[in-house]
Amino acid sequence: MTIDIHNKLPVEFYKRDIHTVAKELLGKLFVRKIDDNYLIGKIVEVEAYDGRIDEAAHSFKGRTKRNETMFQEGGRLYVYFTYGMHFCANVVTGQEGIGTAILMRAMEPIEGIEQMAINRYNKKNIINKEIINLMNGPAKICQALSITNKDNGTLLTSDTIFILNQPKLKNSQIAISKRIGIKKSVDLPWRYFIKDNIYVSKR
DNA sequence: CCACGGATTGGCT
DNA sequence: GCCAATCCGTGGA
Repeated sequence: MTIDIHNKLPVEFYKRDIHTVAKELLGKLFVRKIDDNYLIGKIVEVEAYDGRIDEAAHSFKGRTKRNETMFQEGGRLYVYFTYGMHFCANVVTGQEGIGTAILMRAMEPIEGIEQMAINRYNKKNIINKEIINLMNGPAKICQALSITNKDNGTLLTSDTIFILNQPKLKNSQIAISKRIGIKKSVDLPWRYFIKDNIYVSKR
């Protein structure tokens, strides 16, 4: 695949309302460049976290060292560590000081599948079931794409991590549900995913 | 200072 | 469906 740098989403894309950005992220291509290799996944499932009104958001209780990136201006990657072993990656949205970010929950592998397989299973030849299992969960994405706390705060307009624009999906292609795996603000319908996409984490 | 739980995952029943 | 793995920030004593 050839990467068209002019297709990279500009920082203005991220500085808008979190739910607008969340829905528009679906179908976009997330690019992770390591050395000269590209790992690319199509974003198929996301969740919005808004610390102003959302108790489940890391930013709900205000700025700390851990959630600092979430309060920065839209257009950065917020990476956090959880359960003693997993990283999860978010797209920060809105203006400086707000505390809104979008958790990327699942991607469809597009490019660099062999390297993703090595990162996830320590082998490069994998079967269909294992391809589906590469990035159908937030921590799986980070393992497949080698994203760690070192990448926290990276600008999404950088040379190594960015998102390529793609045609906007129709509303009829987008499903909405409650978020997964949280204990607070459980009823907010802030999970967005592509209907009938087999790479979504849970139906 | 210690106990607890987390925006998860994978293995086992 | 249940639960251990495994680190670290948070909250109570």
